[in-house]
Amino acid sequence: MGGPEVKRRPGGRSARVRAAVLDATFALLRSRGLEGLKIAEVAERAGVHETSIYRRWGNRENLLLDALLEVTEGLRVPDTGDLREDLTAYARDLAAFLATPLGHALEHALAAAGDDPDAQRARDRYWDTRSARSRQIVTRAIERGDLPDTVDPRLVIEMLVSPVHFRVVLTREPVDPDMPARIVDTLLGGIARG
Amino acid sequence: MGGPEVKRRPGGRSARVRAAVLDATFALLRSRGLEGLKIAEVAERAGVHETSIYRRWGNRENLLLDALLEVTEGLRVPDTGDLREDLTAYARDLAAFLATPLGHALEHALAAAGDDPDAQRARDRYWDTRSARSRQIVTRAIERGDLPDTVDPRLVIEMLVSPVHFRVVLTREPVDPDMPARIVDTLLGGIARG
DNA sequence: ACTCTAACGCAAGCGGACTTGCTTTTCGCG
DNA sequence: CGCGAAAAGCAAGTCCGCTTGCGTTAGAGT
Repeated sequence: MGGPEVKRRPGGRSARVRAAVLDATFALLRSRGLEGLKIAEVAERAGVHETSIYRRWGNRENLLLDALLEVTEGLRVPDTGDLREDLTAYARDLAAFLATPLGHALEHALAAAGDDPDAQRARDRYWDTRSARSRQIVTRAIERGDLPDTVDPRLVIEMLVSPVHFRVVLTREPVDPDMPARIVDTLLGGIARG
Repeated sequence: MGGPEVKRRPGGRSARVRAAVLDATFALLRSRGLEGLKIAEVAERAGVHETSIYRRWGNRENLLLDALLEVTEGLRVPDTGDLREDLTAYARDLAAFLATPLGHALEHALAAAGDDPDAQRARDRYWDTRSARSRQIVTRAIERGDLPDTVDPRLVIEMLVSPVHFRVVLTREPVDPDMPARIVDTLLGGIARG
């Protein structure tokens, strides 16, 4: 994303521009909010021409996505050795982030993004760097023998994480603080018995 | 939504206009797709002035939402008396609908919609008419004694439904045909034991 | 049948996302 | 060092969502 893979070919003030634009995007995202952010302002604040932004990112959505995803990169995955604890912590962190204005913005941008290659790349990046690593929580539990190896790590994580996303993007209710724990319990114990 | 509650006050070609616009929106949604749909075209095809649309629906998103939600209204909730069967059928139907262009459009519009009263109303309508009824599947199971009354119907339904939405709006992968059944099994049996 | 007003028709225009054609700058590489 | 190409600067313009300030019309209530 963000233009052709940090092309270091001829003419390379690329990096400088990219950083400046992304910084400006963040700053304006904070002050103006998602809807109030105009790429003309971003360009001015970044000391860059509007056209440069469009040529690199293609459209507003992709820029937003690129900027927002940068936040996600540094997410740490809990690893205490206890499945319930790890899952709960992870879901709680996610819920907390999504409750943030930036979190809302990310969800919004992600859902609104189109189907062009750049957007798809952004989605993959999001999923890969955030949720795929979270899958390790389940994988490790299986390796420890805490979980039967018949469970599908991906399905488990999706069932854990998606209800939180669901409330944020769909019903748009505040996420109940103990929701993560309840989801984990339901997931672990099942509902068929007591 | 869709203007002030079907106001039947003085001057009431309201209904006619509303129907015409919604019809036109559908038609163009099918031919042009979500992105290609321009409200100017809708107005022309509906034999209505653009301003009329904006005054009634406020913006493009709300119109889309209103039109799309109409499709959802007629959803039937399975009631065979068997929980697993009902849940699976429901999830399968949902997945099938979301795989549709119209389904994609709905998700898109729903996620992209703002926070104004109209949009919130649309979200509520969506959730109320579609998912709240689906909660009855769980409620009935509890009443039959098939499920302990300690389970939270809403949470169960969300855990069932949201992974499907999740893939559609977030990772945007095709939904595996047997995914619903696997979700239901996981939900019923839990993952902690075999 | 008359009135009164919300809803529609219409023209004009604004803002901001995106495009295009062209020039100028930067910097990797020979 | 200097050449060649990708990237940035710049100007002008298009398109479409959305707004505004009117005048016009339909139809519910009396």
